[in-house]
Amino acid sequence: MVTIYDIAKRANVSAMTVSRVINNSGRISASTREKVKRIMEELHYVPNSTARSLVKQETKMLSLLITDITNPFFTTLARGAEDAAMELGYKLLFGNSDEKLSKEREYVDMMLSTRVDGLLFAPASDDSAEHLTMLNVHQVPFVLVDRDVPGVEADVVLGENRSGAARLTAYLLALGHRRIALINGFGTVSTARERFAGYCDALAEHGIGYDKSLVVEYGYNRFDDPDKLERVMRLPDPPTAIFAANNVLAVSIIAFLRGKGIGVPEQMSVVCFEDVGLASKLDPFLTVVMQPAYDFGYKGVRLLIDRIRRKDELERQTIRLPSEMIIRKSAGPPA
Amino acid sequence: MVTIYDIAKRANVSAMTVSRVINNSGRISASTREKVKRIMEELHYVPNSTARSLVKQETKMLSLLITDITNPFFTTLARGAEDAAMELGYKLLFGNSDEKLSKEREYVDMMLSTRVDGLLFAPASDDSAEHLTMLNVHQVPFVLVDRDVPGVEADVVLGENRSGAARLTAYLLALGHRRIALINGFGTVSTARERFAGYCDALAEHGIGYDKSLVVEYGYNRFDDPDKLERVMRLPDPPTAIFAANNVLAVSIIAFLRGKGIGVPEQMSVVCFEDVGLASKLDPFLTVVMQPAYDFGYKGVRLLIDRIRRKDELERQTIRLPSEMIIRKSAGPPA
DNA sequence: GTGAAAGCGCTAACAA
DNA sequence: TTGTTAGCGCTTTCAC
Repeated sequence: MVTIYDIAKRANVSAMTVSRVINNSGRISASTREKVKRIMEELHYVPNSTARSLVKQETKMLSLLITDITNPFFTTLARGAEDAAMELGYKLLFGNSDEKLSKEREYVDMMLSTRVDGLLFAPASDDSAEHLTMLNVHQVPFVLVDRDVPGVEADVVLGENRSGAARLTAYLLALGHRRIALINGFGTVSTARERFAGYCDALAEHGIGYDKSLVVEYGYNRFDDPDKLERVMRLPDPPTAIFAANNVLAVSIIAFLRGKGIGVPEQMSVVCFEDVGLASKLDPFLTVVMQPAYDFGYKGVRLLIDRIRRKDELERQTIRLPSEMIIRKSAGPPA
Repeated sequence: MVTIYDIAKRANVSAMTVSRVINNSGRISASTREKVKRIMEELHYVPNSTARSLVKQETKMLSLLITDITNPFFTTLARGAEDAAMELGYKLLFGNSDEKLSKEREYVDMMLSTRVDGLLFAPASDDSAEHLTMLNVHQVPFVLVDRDVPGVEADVVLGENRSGAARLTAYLLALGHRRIALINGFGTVSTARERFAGYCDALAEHGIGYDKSLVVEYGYNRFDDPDKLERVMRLPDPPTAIFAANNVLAVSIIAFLRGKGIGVPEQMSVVCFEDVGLASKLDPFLTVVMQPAYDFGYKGVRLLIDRIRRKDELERQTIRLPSEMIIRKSAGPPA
């Protein structure tokens, strides 16, 4: 590997002079600058950021920790994060927790050791608090994205979960549904709680009591036990509509219904929170509340970098990103 | 930040002893090991990989460069790459070139400077050769994935593009189609060339000459000029079927056809190379050739790490991953 | 089983 | 405008 010293020797100057040329800092005579630059090119010199990081105590790396890299929401979020990071001269180290605390923990340790300058963090659940505490102990700035964690003081970028869920539910109610199942994420995830609250809001608005037997919980990334849903469907007074708390669950549920020969929306209406990427372009079928996924990432990283630069002088921020309801064809009047 | 020296001082040992405990190397008495470990925990010590990288001349970081992070194929590939990397103790630095050479170049420079130990690289086009040469100059190992680059000697993990495209085309021919449009990627991308060759193979097999006017090219990630397709549709002897060279194009094409009121498959049959992620689960509609995306990433990273470890002693490898044809509903007999 | 010294490639701080 | 010195946090090498 070519080092600063190789350049320095060839150019007959000190290492500092070369360093100054590389960083455009300090006053350098045009002639030495030219000479050094020429030699740098000749030797294909590439600065060693490892060494620079060590002395500058910053890596210009950020970490993006998401819970499901195959979910189009997070993928688009990542795209936004990438753009913001690149614009501001940062690299992005990815991590994908699969909604698992243990994998999340591994990633946090990794990032700590890598000395990333900050993290954009979509926590797996409230129990992520433990990992976030670790970050605080080490004074590594982070911004929570998509999900909040009670008891953790931090900048957050969130969606309008409660009102969005209420709109979706109200829409089903307006169509005439009275028995609406909620297939939710786990109650230990803030978005699931908020979506549940919105669901209840809308029901209450219509004077309908909340029926516990209509609500079941799954991991956001896998519909692993169809029996839970099956039991809801076999209730004496079964649902005529399903509100899926996220896109992955919605898709699995529809596949499941299809497998049982249940037509959507003819025999069962389905709506969901978050759009489904390519699928909605291929076939605009699912009625959804769509979130500005790109902005989650873009604004999250901007906020993170702001935090890194201004440390404590910056007041704690909460950004709420608006969502949009898109009415398509997966919900109709009750059968 | 807590350093090895802080631990050493508190434990009344040398920095080397601490280092040895951390790395489980050398002989250490049980008692010192215990003492050092205890203090490490107390102080929440986390090794500084930046410093370690500097001396060891390795970062335990790999880079994954893909061309479209919102494409489910690459997303699933990334998932595989992540698993393989994590299993073998490496971190993954992501880059997304958007099929753009300039962005790719920026990433290559970044990765060079970051001193990643190797790259899994999905090149934007044949012109990526220039960037790959850069990697060779700096002796950074890389593995090409999904796409080959002529003139570049490297390990590669590729799909069965030619035979897969031939199968898809043969399927349309068997349905009775004789005028089949190919909406391809740019000819500067190896997969586009191979898929084109497969398309021609199948036509030739049926004694049908290749008609240049039925073939148009787009970037794999965007259907940016519908007029090009429109012109094909308005041919005196128009196509009755469309073969889309990738998933993103297929989805856009179908949306476009729908916009024109053209029913698929009633008025126009459509097939495509690569599956469409969630979309195919939501609605098993598109007839496709599906590639084992996860394996592309998983095997690519394994191969890369093999290459890193064994450098020149390892012979150059080419892995061809099988694809599978999935017949669904988007293609039928000619209208 | 443990330690001292040197150095990885770079830059901050101070000199000249 | 340029150079010298020291040190970032760790591991390699050699010594005991």
